[in-house]
Amino acid sequence: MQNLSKNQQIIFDLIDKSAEPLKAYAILFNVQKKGIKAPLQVYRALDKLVEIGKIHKIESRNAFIACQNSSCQVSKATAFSICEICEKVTEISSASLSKYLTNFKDKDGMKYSKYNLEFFGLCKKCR
Amino acid sequence: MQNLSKNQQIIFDLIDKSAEPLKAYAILFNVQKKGIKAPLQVYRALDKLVEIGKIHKIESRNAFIACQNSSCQVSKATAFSICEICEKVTEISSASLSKYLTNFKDKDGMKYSKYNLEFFGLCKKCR
DNA sequence: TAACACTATGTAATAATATAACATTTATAA
DNA sequence: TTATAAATGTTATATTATTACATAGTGTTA
Ligand SMILES: [Zn+2]
Ligand SMILES: [Zn+2]
Ligand SMILES: [Zn+2]
Ligand SMILES: [Zn+2]
Repeated sequence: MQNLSKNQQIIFDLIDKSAEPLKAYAILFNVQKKGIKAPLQVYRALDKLVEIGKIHKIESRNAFIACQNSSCQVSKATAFSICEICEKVTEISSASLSKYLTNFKDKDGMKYSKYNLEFFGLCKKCR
Repeated sequence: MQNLSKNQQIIFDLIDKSAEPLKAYAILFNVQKKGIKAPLQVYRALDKLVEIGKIHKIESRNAFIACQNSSCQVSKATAFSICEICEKVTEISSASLSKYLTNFKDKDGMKYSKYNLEFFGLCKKCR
């Protein structure tokens, strides 16, 4: 497990300590005081962090969240629950779910190398 | 099952006859000859078509595809396979998969009202 | 019919998200 | 050292999506 570069570390730290998923331009705004001035610097760090599984992208929200599993070396099998009211996002770590999806074969018998699953509903607090 | 409005029908027809998912501005370009001139007209029709399950949004691609199930009255339980080379997208209709996911409960016993699953890999042709 | 609610449309402006292109620097390793 | 890959800096631009406001159609019912 390689070390993060300067920009990667700054951006990871911000996402990691955030209670909710962060959007790229919210990140940019927050790290400008640390010398990261342009969108591309943010997107490059995000790309790398996603690639190595330290963060995941919530596709339906265009937002990024730190991995809550400490086991995602790569972002290749991800599942989240998303509250449609408060937008709280939780990474689901269910062995049976990941087993089911990793082994899933379509009707042609094809298996996939990667998946992303997003569940939507109301969180405990919002029901 | 209500009829589609004029703009909705134009845009649905285009997506439905397309071999691949279409992006909003590609749709806009294609329907300008039919009098739909502004992004908002496209997005409004897309929103409605998604709502009634005639099309689905492929979140990881920001693109729209016609429902291939003829059974999705609403876009609330969707699964797709996406080829990472040719970008071919297929809607998966597996009874066991949808049963598994619809009934999935997280560790708090919570069930969700909606999900979207995207599998990634290589299609037959690209392997 | 008239009044109402609801859905859809038209248009302009702008916001939000993401990438291209190019130059330079830093880290890693043969 | 020399080469290679990874990361950075900067400007400009492309792509995706929404706000705001005005207007028109559709169906219901008083
Ligand atoms: Zn994770
Ligand atoms: Zn909530
Ligand atoms: Zn469908
Ligand atoms: Zn393919």
